[in-house]
Amino acid sequence: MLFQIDLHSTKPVYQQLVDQVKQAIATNRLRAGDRLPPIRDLAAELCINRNTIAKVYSELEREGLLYSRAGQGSFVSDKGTELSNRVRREQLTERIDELLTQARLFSYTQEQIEELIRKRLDRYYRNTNAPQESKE
Amino acid sequence: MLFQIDLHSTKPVYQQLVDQVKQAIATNRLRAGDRLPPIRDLAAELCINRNTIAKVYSELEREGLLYSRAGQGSFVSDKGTELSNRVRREQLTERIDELLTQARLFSYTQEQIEELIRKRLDRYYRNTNAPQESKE
DNA sequence: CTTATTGTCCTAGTACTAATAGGACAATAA
DNA sequence: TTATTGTCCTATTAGTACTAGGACAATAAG
Repeated sequence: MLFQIDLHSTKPVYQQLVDQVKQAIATNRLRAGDRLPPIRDLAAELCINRNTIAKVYSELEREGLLYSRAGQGSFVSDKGTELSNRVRREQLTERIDELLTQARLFSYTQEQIEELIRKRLDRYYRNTNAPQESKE
Repeated sequence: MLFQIDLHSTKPVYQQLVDQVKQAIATNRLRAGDRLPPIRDLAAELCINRNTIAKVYSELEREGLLYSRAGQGSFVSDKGTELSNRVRREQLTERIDELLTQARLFSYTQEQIEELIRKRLDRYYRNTNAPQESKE
């Protein structure tokens, strides 16, 4: 299946899985109506407790990305994929503005912050899809 | 004093304070040789346990931003302000990297995130330069 | 209807971290 | 000496992450 966890990470297992499902939806590997693995199956596959998977699905349901039905399973909601473009852009815009605010607080000139951003961009996209495991 | 905490935050109290001291150093509100409040005094002022403050100072000492002497107090190290440029840059770099990670999670291409950043930069600095229509 | 599947709810327990609480101590300053 | 200060120590509380498994209702398949 698509999911894997790192038991040594400081990030909680359920959070790792929530992020992975979100990423799968963001990259269209999971689409509206797609069914996710049954809680017990995925738990067995990842060798973790079924309650941890239940927490993952219920968190995603709380955020509106999934819906779950007893006896049927858990599915990617229409909402999840429809709303995503606008929400994504808003979230990124907010992050950028916070960054620029802090740069100004630090008396960075426009040229300085542009230079730093350019540097990180170059570094980030040097190897296209390599997993950047920077810090933990 | 300069510090305040939010007991309802998910971020631990000691982490909030570590961040605030770093911010104060980065913005030169705290400079080399400046003395920080005694552990017991600051704890009383913030109504938290003195061990929590001790943890804050020892963490900052571990990072080289402070030095502590029994009977004297805790002080911003020379290194601390020498490093302030570096600290600022590190904080900005961290923000940029988080931004790029999220953009990638959202399946933004390098060109898309560059475009969004450029837009916010122009808006933020009311750019009077003639924008190069390189890749839009 | 019967049976298996599935998500949900529930209690109980373990492990870890954040934080509290306060005693004891050594270095320092007055 | 006496008070201040950071440090070290143990004990305790509270919350979160996770495990473990029982019980249940909705659903689907026979």
